[in-house]
Amino acid sequence: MRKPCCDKEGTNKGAWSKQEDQKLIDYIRIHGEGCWRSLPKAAGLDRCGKSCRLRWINYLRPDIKRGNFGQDEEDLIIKLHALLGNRWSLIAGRLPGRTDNEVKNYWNSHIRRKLISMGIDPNNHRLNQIPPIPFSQPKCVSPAATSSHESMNNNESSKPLIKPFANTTTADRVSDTTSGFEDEISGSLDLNLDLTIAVPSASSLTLVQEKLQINSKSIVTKEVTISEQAPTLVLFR
DNA sequence: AAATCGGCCAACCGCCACCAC
DNA sequence: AGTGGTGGCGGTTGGCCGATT
Repeated sequence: MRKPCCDKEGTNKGAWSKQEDQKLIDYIRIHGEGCWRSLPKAAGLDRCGKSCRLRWINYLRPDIKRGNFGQDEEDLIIKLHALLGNRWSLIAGRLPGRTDNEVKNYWNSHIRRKLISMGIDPNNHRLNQIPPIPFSQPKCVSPAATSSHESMNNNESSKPLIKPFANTTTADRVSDTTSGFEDEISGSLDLNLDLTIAVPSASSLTLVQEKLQINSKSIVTKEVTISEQAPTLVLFR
């Protein structure tokens, strides 16, 4: 049987009080982010270490940028999600001052719905094939159908525009079928992503080219070729 | 004015990777 | 090589609040 991450007996749960916040801030200000497990006791908090870490990272850290996401941030999230899937921490890492939790929430509450209303399956960033409901979204050349987000299962012929890592279960989180490519992403500290999608020309092929500059050293180029009459989608500038 | 609904978001839960021993 | 502890991550939940009926 799995041991709980910490002794939950006698620890507070739920919303943090101002006093608790202040204790955590004061402690980290003095001692820095050390061992989360021992931090609560040392800081005089009746909280699980994980809870402290989460509170600090998602809310109390001084460099957190709060408030609405800008259009550029939204665009970037969409780009990165197409490339990385639900790797919220990686995506958040490219958005200064944003946390993975914030990005995840924003995706689920805003972007996801927006893409769906544009007829784009948020799981694989493909257009659905039902006629569009007009939506004023300048990033999309050809707005398309509205369909439920379950559409990821509804069309076998619909190959992903970009092989996403989204829609993965916890179990296959580690075993995505994208060779070592993804590992290079995760392992990189200074990852410079430059994603371009070439709009199909006369041919019915869509070329997706991803360039990854890792630590300013190696460049990995990955090309994905998608065929057939997949509707043209330009999500990215 | 009250009840209901739906969206947002902070926080929790469980799993996994990594590291030290 | 195996094991246990810890941190980190993504999915999910639940409470709050504004909008709608």
